[in-house]
Amino acid sequence: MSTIRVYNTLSKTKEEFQPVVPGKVGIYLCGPTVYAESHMGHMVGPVIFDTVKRYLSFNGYDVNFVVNITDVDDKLIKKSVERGISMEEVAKENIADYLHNLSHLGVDQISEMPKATEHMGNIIAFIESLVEKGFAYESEGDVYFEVGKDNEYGKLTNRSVESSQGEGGQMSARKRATNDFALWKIAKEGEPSWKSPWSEGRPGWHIECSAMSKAILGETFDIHGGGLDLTFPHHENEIAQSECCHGSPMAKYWMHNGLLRADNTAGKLGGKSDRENESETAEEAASGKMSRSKGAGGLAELIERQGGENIRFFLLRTHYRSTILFSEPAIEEAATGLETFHRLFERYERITGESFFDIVPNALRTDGDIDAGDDELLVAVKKHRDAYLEKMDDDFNTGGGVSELFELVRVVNKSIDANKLEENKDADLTALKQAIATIRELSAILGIFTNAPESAAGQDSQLVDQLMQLVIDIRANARANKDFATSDLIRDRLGELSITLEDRKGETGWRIE
RNA sequence: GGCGCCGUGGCCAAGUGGCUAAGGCAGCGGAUUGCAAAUCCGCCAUCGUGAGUUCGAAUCUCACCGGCGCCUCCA
Repeated sequence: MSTIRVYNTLSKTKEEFQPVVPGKVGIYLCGPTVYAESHMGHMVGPVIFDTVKRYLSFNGYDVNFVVNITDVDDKLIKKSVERGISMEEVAKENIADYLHNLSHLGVDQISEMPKATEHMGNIIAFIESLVEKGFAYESEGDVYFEVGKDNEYGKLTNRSVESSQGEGGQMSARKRATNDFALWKIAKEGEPSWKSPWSEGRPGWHIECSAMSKAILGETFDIHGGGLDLTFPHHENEIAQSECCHGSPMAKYWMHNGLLRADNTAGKLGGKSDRENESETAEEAASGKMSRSKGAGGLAELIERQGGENIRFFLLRTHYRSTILFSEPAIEEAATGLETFHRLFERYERITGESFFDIVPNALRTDGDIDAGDDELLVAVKKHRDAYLEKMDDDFNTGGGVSELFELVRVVNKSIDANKLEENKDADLTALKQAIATIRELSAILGIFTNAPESAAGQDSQLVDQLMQLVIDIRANARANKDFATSDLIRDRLGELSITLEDRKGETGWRIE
């Protein structure tokens, strides 16, 4: 098994990946608080860790990938009051939206999505244990974690107990110190609540992750992920709760993805800076409606417009720890590059009669080893496959991997040209097939090209096919008669309809841009 | 104020001590084509600035300039 290296926020270095239990990996990713529609920023973590899981699975690990849903929280309550519907209704709607968006971005590796409201027993038991051990105290129905009792507090984000201010100086009289944080909050009149030893109330924000990760992945699991903005206070507090409770590390590796920034605007998507814009309400800013007011539309519409695969590729083109400047022109640019792949896949199908999308990707790294011999194409394919894997081994460098994928396309096209595979019907296609299978294998790790694209002609595709054949036949006739004025007119007019013709040996192909 | 990140060709973006600084988009030249499209070949950067460490730095150190994040809910 090759060595995978992971950047650990805890140590601020890349470390060799060694799971707690050999062969098995537990990943916990902080998911959304579902008080509003998801925005682009909510998709980054899932896409990245979905890819991480794919790669670890490819390397032979059995991966359990958990993404939690926070479905009880102040903002959900506020929203339910505003809309006059229950908190569950609010959550249900936004979970549906979230799942819809994830599936369109090809995120299908999540093993389990626990909800806070479904783990109330575990949450309460966790808090009880912290109170018993003296790390938490009850105060007028609330329960707080006492930060001063944890002498390791601050180790993730490198800050001292003194410097962690807590709730912006607005210290509740119920707390002993400003940086103590709530594990349990007593309910006000009419708020949703659960019975507990302290009060009818609800959990604080951080505790659900400690309780649920323990319940599903155990006291110490392998990878804890989330956006960079969650390091403090959320992850710092999770560590405090879990490690004080268990006396052992919560997670071996803490991985944080970089944040998205909306292009030409201050601040990140849905973030503080946007909310400071007075032309938008706070809820709009936080929900992704923010971007709608800037003319970009909601996330579901954005995905519809740009294509989930294009967006996924756009995100994976850059290293996961980098900040990404997000804009539609940038996605479109990435999508242009992706077309090169689709053209090769079509070319492959014309030559072999087989669809790229019917190839079953290798499940394991060892399955795809190439015995290149002295085959020029396979030697090149092997070289770029090795380079791809080497880059992915190094902290999941998907951007570097993408470049090798482009190289593979180049060497395959070159080989097809050189060996005239499109003209020569008796050519040996063994190497070509293996090369394409390698592209299938490596792109599947990134979760792209998983399904054949829908026909650009949509539902009328059969009729369009027939009409196009008609036009192409007429044009072929004109060309045969050297009537290039007519043939060029046809091509130009089709061009105006965004249809491009490609004259190949003996036939003419077309596609809709 | 505290903690931290970033600055690579026109744009996006890998690389973080040593072969000719990946790849994509755009552009230019060539092969191919009736002309195109597609494909292939070639061209296009010395790595924010300055100093230092080193046989050797885009990669390490320091200073400066510029951009950004967290410290309050946030993927």
